Amino acid sequence: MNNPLIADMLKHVKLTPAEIDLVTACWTEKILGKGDYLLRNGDICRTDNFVLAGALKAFYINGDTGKEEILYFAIDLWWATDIDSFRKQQSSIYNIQALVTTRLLQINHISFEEMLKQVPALERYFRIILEGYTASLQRRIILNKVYDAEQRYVDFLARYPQLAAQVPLYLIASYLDMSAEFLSRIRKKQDIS
Amino acid sequence: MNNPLIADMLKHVKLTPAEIDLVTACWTEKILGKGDYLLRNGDICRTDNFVLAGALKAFYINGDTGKEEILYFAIDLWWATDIDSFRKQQSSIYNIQALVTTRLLQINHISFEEMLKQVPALERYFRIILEGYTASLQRRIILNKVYDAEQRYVDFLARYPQLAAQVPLYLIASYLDMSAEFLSRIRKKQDIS
DNA sequence: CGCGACGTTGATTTGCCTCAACGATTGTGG
DNA sequence: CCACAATCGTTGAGGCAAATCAACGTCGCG
Repeated sequence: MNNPLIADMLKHVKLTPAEIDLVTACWTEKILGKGDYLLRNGDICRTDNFVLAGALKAFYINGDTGKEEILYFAIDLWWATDIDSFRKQQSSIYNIQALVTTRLLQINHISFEEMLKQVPALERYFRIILEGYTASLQRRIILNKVYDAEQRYVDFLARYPQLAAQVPLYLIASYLDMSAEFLSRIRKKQDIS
Repeated sequence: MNNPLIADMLKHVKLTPAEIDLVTACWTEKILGKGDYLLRNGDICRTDNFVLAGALKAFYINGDTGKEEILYFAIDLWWATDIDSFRKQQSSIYNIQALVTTRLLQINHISFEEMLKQVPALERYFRIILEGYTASLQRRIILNKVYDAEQRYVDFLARYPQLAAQVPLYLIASYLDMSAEFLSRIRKKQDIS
């Protein structure tokens, strides 16, 4: 077993060898070059995507300023899908783009539904994944209320050191709801102490 | 069939009459008076809660200022549970309190797991519910980046008119990440135009 | 080498907060 | 049934965290 997605599923649900084969066959590998788009706003998110290796950014384009607002990053062993667009097969308001060369596993919407029908245990798997993600989104909303810019940055460094290491600062700033300039000043201040 | 929870489940999954009976039996009704707590921070969220009628607020207490920061509201036919505390049966950082007299359906954690084992279709139901909630949390994060305070309030009024009608303004202000005073000024300004 | 992507720095501005005080309602106990 | 206290919303004055704008280094890469 060298499929990281199956490994992740097995952390949360039991699958028979036959089910593992069936699930494995549903997914296909794809490689994105740096700068390639996985999803553009206005398009339908046609696949559910699991990152094997690399880094992606999901962002919203601010209609007034034209600037990117980072919704999330996705690196190894995490998901990068516009859930709402994928589930309804409606056009998306987000963009997903590769920050570096990135390997993915993909499944299209029809296969996804069929896979869930064949292997109902995966309903449980995705429920559990979503529970964890929901909790992290709620925490992010609260931290944005309670913490100031510096505290958010410190918390980010502690919580996501791998992300901090491979994502440019101006994108981290956007994720953390502050300007790149202000993040720079925070970092300068911390140098001294 | 006069159980709103079962009705909601049937919108998303099929259940046999036997399953409906089984599920129905798992939940018990509870009534909270105005001001009663469903959950206090530090306690474990022992039940999953579905609101039949009434209104609740979920909030975080800011350690520095001592003020409540609204995480969400829950009114008729919506959920009010600290997902993270419930799933791990660990202590919660949030509080949930009744704004008015509120009727709930509740299920404890052991029964919840047992119910899912007996009726696997509910794994799908909760997955679908969480997908929708995840999408709304992501949208909330993006709107907080892109919209200014007035735009957030206008959007809130359009999106949740029922909430706007029954929740005091100072709590709406907290939910929308602005001070009660500033929301008051926004409303005054809108009177004129 | 030259260009684009990224980070930094300074000067200035601003959206929103904080604090404090004051109506307007509501409900509640004497 | 009224007095009085909460609770909620509003208003004014002053202040600050962070944004914006502009300019300038610096590094990696075609």
